[in-house]
Amino acid sequence: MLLGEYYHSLDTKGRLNLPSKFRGDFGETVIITKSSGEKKCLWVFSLSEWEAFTDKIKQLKISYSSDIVRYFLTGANEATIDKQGRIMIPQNLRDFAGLDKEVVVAGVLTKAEIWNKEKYVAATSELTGEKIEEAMRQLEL
Amino acid sequence: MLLGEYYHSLDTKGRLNLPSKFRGDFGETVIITKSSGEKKCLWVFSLSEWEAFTDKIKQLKISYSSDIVRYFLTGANEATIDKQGRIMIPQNLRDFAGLDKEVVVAGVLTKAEIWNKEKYVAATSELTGEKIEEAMRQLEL
DNA sequence: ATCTTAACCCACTTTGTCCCACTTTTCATA
DNA sequence: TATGAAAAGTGGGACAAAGTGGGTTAAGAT
Repeated sequence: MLLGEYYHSLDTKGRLNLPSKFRGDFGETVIITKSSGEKKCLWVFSLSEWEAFTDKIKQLKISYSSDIVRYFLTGANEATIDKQGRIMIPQNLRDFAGLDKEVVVAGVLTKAEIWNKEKYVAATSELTGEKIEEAMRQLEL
Repeated sequence: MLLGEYYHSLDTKGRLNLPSKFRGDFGETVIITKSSGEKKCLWVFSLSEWEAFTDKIKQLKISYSSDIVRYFLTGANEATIDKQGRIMIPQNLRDFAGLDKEVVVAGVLTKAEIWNKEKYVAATSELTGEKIEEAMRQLEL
């Protein structure tokens, strides 16, 4: 179970240290891919979660499903974790997510997300306390 | 069942002693998360209560529900209780709740709340006797 | 052949974990 | 009610791990 947000830094070689708490969930290899949606970030899957993800995508019953499959597969990249616990993030993916030095690694249960720090802060601050409370009321919590 | 308010202190390493009366309800590990709402504090769940909480969140039927899910998941952090009964509160969560040395740990049935002491005192003193009585009348108690 | 890029290795700083110790409070028993 | 023992709350040192930076070599491209 991937949880929490971690403020890490990309070094000049494009390497990123994954949070130590994620090491158990990821094995030696992970899959990095482009996120869907407006807010562009990177998704990081363990091999088993990646399989579960691609299985789901393949079951899509819409006409442009092959485009969707292509989007995620061509954007995907296998990365091995080095002795320091880091992965290399290819240039094209760094460009996609607009990553520079300061990044946030966020755990979202089955996958991790890698964000440009400014983007992350902006995205999270959009979610006002009011909206959260509205959701909580709906849940009767 | 978590009850009562306890005035404890965060040490220089960011450790907090949980009230001994809560030890039974929490096991060896707890989940700390950001609260919802304007008054920012931290929530502490036992693992079983956390699962019940995430199950409910996933049932949300609002457009920005995935943002809400992400808010609570990325705001969450697993913490193990050390031999002295303390947990480490990560820097980002301490910042969120504005915690410094003096904190209040409050029991709220299924979860505990961790407050900056000044904030806690201010929040509780806002709640006048009149407001409480109005609520009681509504409940027909 | 040369230049760029990725993999590997080593080193440093900061942070977290573990352990022990001290003080205060609580509680049972004399 | 006095008193000793146990538990609760707090502090800090030592060590291990996490996070970061950089140099060197091997592989691939131009």
